[in-house]
Order: sequence, then C-alpha cells, then structure tokens
Amino acid sequence: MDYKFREIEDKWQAYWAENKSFKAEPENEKPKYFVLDMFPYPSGAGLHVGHPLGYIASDIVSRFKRQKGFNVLHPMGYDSFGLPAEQYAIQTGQHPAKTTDVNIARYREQLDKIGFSFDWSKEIRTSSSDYYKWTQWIFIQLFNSWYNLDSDKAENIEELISHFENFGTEGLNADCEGEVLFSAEQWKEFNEAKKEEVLLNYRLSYRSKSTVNWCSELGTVLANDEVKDGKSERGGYPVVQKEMMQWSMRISSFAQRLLDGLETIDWPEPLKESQRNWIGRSEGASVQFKVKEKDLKIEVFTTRPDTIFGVSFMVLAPENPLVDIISEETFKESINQYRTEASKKSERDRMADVKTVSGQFTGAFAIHPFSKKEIPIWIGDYVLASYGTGAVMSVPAHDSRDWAFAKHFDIPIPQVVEGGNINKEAHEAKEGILINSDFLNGLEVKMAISKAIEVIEKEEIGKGKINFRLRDAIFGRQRYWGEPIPVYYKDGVALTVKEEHLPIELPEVDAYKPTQDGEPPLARANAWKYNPENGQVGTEGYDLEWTTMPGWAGSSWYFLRYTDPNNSSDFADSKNLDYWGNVDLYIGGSEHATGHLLYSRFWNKFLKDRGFIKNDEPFQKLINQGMILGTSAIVHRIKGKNQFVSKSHINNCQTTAIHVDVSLVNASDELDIEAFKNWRDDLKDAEFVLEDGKFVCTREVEKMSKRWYNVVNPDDICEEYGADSLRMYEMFLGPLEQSKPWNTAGLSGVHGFLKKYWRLFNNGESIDISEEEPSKEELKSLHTLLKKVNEDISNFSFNTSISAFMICVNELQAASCSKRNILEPLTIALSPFAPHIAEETWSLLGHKQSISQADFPVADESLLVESSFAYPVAINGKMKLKVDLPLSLSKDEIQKEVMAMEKVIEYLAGKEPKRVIVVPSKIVNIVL
RNA sequence: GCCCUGGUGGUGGAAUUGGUAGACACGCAGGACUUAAAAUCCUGUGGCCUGUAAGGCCGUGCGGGUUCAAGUCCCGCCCGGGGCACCA
Repeated sequence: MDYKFREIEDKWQAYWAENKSFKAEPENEKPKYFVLDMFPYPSGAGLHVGHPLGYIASDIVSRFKRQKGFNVLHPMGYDSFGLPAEQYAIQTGQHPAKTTDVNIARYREQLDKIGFSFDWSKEIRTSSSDYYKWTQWIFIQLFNSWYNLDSDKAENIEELISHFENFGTEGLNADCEGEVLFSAEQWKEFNEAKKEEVLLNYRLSYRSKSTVNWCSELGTVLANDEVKDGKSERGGYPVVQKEMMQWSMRISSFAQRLLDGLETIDWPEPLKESQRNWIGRSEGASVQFKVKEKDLKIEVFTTRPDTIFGVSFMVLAPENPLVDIISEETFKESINQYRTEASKKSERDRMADVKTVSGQFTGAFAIHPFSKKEIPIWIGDYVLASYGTGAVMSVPAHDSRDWAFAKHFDIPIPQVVEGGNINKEAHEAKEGILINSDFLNGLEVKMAISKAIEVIEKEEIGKGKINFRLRDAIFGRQRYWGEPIPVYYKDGVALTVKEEHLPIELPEVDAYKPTQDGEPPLARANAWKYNPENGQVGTEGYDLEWTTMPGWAGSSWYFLRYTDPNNSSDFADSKNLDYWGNVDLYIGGSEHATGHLLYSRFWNKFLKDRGFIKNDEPFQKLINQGMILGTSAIVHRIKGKNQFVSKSHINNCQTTAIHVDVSLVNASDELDIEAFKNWRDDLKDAEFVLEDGKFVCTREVEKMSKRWYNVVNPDDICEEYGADSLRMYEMFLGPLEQSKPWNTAGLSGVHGFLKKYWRLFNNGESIDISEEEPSKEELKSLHTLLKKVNEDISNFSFNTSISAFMICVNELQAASCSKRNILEPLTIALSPFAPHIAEETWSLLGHKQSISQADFPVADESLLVESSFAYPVAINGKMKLKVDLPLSLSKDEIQKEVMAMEKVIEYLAGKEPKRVIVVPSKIVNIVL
C-alpha cells in the first residue's frame, strides 16, 4: 500500500469541512485558548510558500492545544482594504471590490489545500460593510471621547462638556492641543461652531494640520516608501513636504500606558524595544527663551537642562511657523530659499544625512534666560518640526549635531562639563563636573540636571517635563479603497454620522484616482451627501468627508470581531468578548512592530477605558515568524550580445545579470536551455557558452517576489509532495523566528520521512498492526520523542521536534515495530504537524472519531532514566576519549576511575595533573 | 544616520544556555536489490597531515580578552537582513 497523499488529503479536508471539526463556541467545561494569525492582505499574486509559515506554526499549536483539552479559537480573515487593489483599479478601471473578491477566493483555495484547522465560520473581511460599520463606530467613539489626565483614562466627551458648563476650564486636567482658558459663562456664550472648535482640541479623533509628502503631478499624498530622493517612485515627479488639514488620532495620550503595558506581555524583547524607542520617552525640561525686541518666546525641550550655560545658538526647524515672525527682512530671501530646499527632503533623508551640515541665520536673537546674553537664532534641517517643539537650544560642546553645526558656521563652543576634547568632538557623556555654569558649577551632571530644573521652575522660565517621541497618528488618507470616515460638515463644523445610520458605504465613483484639483477620489462621487434626519446618503444633505481611513484602522480591532463576527447590533457580544478575552498567542511578522501592533494596543486600551472590553492588552504572547527567502536563479549575458555564459566563464567577460524563472533551473543550478528559449520572445535566438556540456546559473538568496521570478507556489508543492510534506518541511527548515532560504530539493527529506512512517503501518501489501506489548527500547524511543515534542511545541521549536520524529521513526523502522501501543501515541503526537496522514493512520488503527479529539500523550519520564553516562574525558579542555560510568558515582569516585584508565595514564606520560575537574553527568577535564 | 537582528561543513540547520561542535536532513560518493530505471535499504561524508590504520593539528565572520573549559561571556571591528510614522 503506497502513501497516496492526494487521496488522503482530499478525504480529510472534506471531512473536517463537513463535520465543522474546528468550530469553536464559548463553553464552560474547557479552558479557552485564542490563537491568532496576522490576517493577510489578499494580493493578486496569491500565496507563496513564505505566507503559510506562521499559519502552519499557529495551526500546530491550535491542534496541540485542542488535544491538551483546550477550547481553541483559531480564526482567519482578510485585511482587504489597501493600496495595491486601488492601484490596480486606477490602471484598469476595475472596481477594487471585484479584484479583492477574486483574490480572496484564490487565497481561500490555497489555504484550504494546506489543511489548516481554521474555524471558517468566523471569517471576516475588513472591506465588507458589515465589518467596517463597526470600524466606523469605533471612530465615532474616539471622536466622542477625551483624555482625562486625573483618572488617566479616556472618557465620554459628555463629561467634558458638563465640566465646561459647570466650571469652564477651571480644575480641568485634560490632554489637549493648544489649550484655551475660559469660564463656564464664556462656554455658554460660545456658538455651536466655537464649541466644536474647542472640543476638537480634546477629542481623541480630531482634525489638525500635519505634514505629508505631496506630489502635485500625481495629485496625491505618498508614503515615505513611495518617495526616492525627493521624487515619486512612480513617474519620478517631484515630491514636497506640505501641510494639510488631516484627521488624526490622539495616541500620544496613551504613550505612558503603552510603555508600561509592555512589562505585562510576553513578546520578543527586540519587538518591545522597538516599541519603546518608537514611544521614545525622555525626561528633561522645557525652557522658554525670549526673542530679543519681540514679545515672543521660543519653547524648547531638552534632556540636558544642566548644559543650559553652554547654549551658544538656537536652531528652529525650517517649517517652524515662528520663522516667519522672527526673521529679519534682509535674511528673508535666503531663508525662503533654504526652506524650499528643505521641503524637498524627506524626514528620513534629513535624519540619515549627518555629514552635510546646512542652515541659515534668521537675523534674530534670543536672550539667554540666565546669562541674558544674546544668542543667534538659526534654522537648520537637522531639527525636525515633528519632534518636541521644533526648536532646540544648541549646546555645541555637548551635542554632536550642534557641534558639527557650530564648527561649520564658526559659532563659539563654550564647554560647561569637564572632560573630552571639544576641539575634536562634542563631549556627550552624561557624566563629569559642571564648569562655567554659575549656580551649577561643581555639580555632577546628574545633580546638575535636577538643580537646573529646580531653578528653571523657580524662575518660571520653564519646567521639568517628560517628552515622548510618539506623535499622534494621522488617520486620513487621500484614497478610495478604505473605510469612509463617518463625518459630515455642517456649516464647516465636523460632525459624526449618527450611529444608527452606519455603515456609511463607499460611494460609486467614475475613477479611483484623485480629481483634477488634487482632491481625494471620494470627491468624484455624485451622491456623497448625508441627511442626518433619515440617514440617507445621496445628493441631498451635508457634505460627507472625502478622505478614508488608513490600512491600520480595520486591523486594529479585528481580533475582537472574531469572537462574534456576524453580530449586527454590536461590534461583538460582551459574553463572547469576555469568554475569549485577549489573544493567547499571536503569530506574525516583525515588520508590524511599530505600526499595527502599537495601534491595536492603543484601540484596545481605549475600548477598555470606555468599558467595551475587559483586557488592557490585546495580545498576551506574540511570536514573530521569519521570512522565507527565495533562491533566485541568475544567468549572465555578455554585454551587447544575445549570448549567455555559464557560471565558470563569468569572470572572463563583461556580463549583465538577468533573473530567470526558478522553475527553469534544476537543483544542481543547471538551466533547461530549451525552456529558457521559449520563456521570452527575445531569447529565441540566444546563444550559450557551456561548461562540461551544461549551462550553470548562479544563485542569489533574496526576498521572494514576482519581480525576481523566485516565487514558489504552495499549490505546486501540495500537488507534488502533499500538504503534510509542505507543513513538515516549512517547520523543518529552521527556527520559526529566523529568516531562511527556501529550497524545494530539501523537501524529499520530510516526504521520505512520511513514507517511512506510513510503512510502519503496513507490510508492503496490507495493513498490519501488531497487538504485542512493546519492548523497553521501543518504549524508550517513543517516550523520548513525546518528551521532546511536548517541550518543543511549548517553546515553538518545531524544527527540532521534527528531527525527533525522524529519529524515532528511524529507530522503530530498524526494529520493524508495528505495535499498536507505540503507533497510536506516535500518531497523535504527529497529528498537529501532519494532520492528514495522521487522521488516515488513526482510522486504520480502527478509530471512528477524528484524531483532533484524541488526548495528547504525555511522556513517562521513568522510562527514560539512564543508569550510566558516557563521560567525555578532556585533557586541557580537548576531548580525548569517552568512558562509560554509572551515574551513581560521586565526584571523587569518577576521578579515581578516570585517573586509573590505561589511556589516561598514557596521556599523562608520568606528569602530575595540575587540576582535575569533574562535573557529574557532564564532563571530566584534566589540566596538565 | 539611528534602532533591532543574524553570521557554525558544499547546503538548511543542531548544540540541555559556559561542559563531547556539526544532531536531523539535503547534496555528494560508494554499495545492495533490478535486464534497466524508479522506489527502498546499507556504508561513508568539516578541513588538513601521515601510503592505510592508529594518531595528530586546525576549525563556529575577523582581532583581542576572561575561564580548567567559549559557537555560547566581555571589548573592538567586518559583512548580511529587517524597521524608521501614508506598503501591508
């Protein structure tokens, strides 16, 4: 009986679907376990073998946990709003919803072939209006919330309004932009528009000006990703930094809690670290500098208030609005020129370029708050408008960027902390004694910082402050294929759509690109007005918002929707939310470290504050899976000719490297020349210089991508080797977290293993299972495996458990073991990894129920106890020989035994060892 | 530039966290079965030296250090990968 994997896999996939084997509902008998994958964006290219890596890992854990007695929720869905579908729509005129549907169908088909234990009854799509109705609803909740710093929570905006009505801003401690003070009486006299304007400064979703990459030729905003050297990647048009009115989210209110929460969750340390860096908490002081001859102050934030006497100039970000006010007439022209130049550079370019120093004097001076000296004010692009106040007090002696600036423009560099050589470089170390600093002289830096803050506060020129790098998240996108923001404008005032009128569905438009005037695509819609009376969207009523939500909106709460995906009266029933709680295990790529994973935590904390959910953190444990890289094949063409040279001739000629489809190259890097000629029209008449009668390509490991023709499709692997082989191989490839190159040739290893396992069940002709009791050796093989697998799954070390399976099956095969009491536990242990073959052999063993219902076997450690150990004996740390000794021996006894050995005496050659180190059950080391 | 991460045979990787470097596979070489192939099974396989064997030397990116003992710890470099706020 052969291992007919195609038949077996079809059979069991149909069985699981028909019996809804993995449907999960709240119940009280078993503990719950929520296993989540980062849901995919359904791209037109379909899945390649890299995508399922994390899904296979989470599926193994899900199946394992079920067999360990947990009620497991393991859902899947699609993050189906996004830019690629929109780009495609712009090019082809095809509605993105259509392409998205096609892509999802393809994804589903591909996923089904791999045999995942997803509960498909829970599927969600972020682009379906049943779903985004609730994304819009959450937006409205955020709009109707403010951040109370006293309770350190987001609260209903009604409470803020009632505070205004009773006390005005008196006694209010709220997070707010550009605070305006007023009394209760004044509040009552404000008109609606004014009230809204005030409230907008408090709302958690709000409108404000922010800087974007604007490309006027494309009439759109671009991601940093889409901008290369100040030009758009598509078309190469100029891109400038431009201020725009945008919807934003006040994530900064949650900065400290997002930081603190990291201590309570089990995430990879590097990932936590990048969130910490992103949040960027720094302690210091804000200090105000008066501008000479103007009734104006410049506020700066500094982490080194101790160096305040070392300030010899100030620098403003070129975009800082103060620049217009303070600049002297004679400098205006050069300033505007400098600003134009700066606007062509992206923030990242500005940060990356530390070698070029540039700046421009404004002609204005500030007054030092202590020394009262005049300090020149410059603008410079190393100061970023988006961080701090967009202005710095420059201490060139103790900050390297200030130092470089001062050197370049010949500004004095007064030293205020002892040490270093400030003629050569800035002395940045946060240690040393203060000098030339009036009341700070003689203090250690640490002491000086607190003393400086104390005096700054006393003199009322500033105060101690904690600053965060985390900025509020821009929420509006000038795109079509996203959730409409449920906002309309009444007399210029932004109001949210009534909850009972949700969803506001995406309107039909004649094209998916921006309008001629550079307005977002939704401005094209004819019927894009809202009537708050009846909820109708059409040609009557108030204008609806034109921008849509960013990609991260839908993905910031989808895990909650999985608990109750078809609920139409609530985003999820609280019973379900409470039962499933937060995600126990989340698997996905580390590229989401600071985007999705931070925004989700933000929304989760917000929803908790407002009482909709109970958990503070959404994802308790998180694992990052690595990338599977493609092994590209490259041929080399002689420059100017249609002639290709084999690998060994490359160095002798000038060649161009060309990527060739990996399917045209075999495992020994040999090119199929005929297939290659037919691959593209221009290759029909190509000539080839061979070596040993073959044409050999070179290989390169890089990201799997259509562009490099190195994509391997899981469907092909399932067809040729089966889903179980694919699953096993992806896990066998290496540690889950690591990125590793794909090599289809290696699949024969795990495929051979599965065949070997299959043969344990039959004698070549028919099923042949022995009821005999297992031998000691067989039990030891089995239980060594069980111990390893139990440990490895808990540590997500799947590659090593697969080698344990191989070792076990090799041993059982050598012993020709076909005993039920060995094969049954072995089969259950294998079933999370290779579920199809396991179901089949389970039924061959006579079981009627799915193996997913079986209990995972536990290792009996008593079968594994050894009585002796083969001690390695090392001389001077180098292993020379081994000796088998009982484990019961004491240190001294071991030493005696070893020193008495003939070989050891030979090695010693009469010398007396200086030391003998005995580590029981580890090693013996003799030092000569 | 900044932050994070990795570097071990021809290849993917293993190494109980300081204690036998190279488990398990791929590939390669040789053999058995076969008319032949496929499939399967067996043997060998880090490098170098010694005719073989016994044995010896070298070996975890590079250079130092700590230790009886370093792939693992410390210091300084080199190279690859990921992220850096509108890709998802």
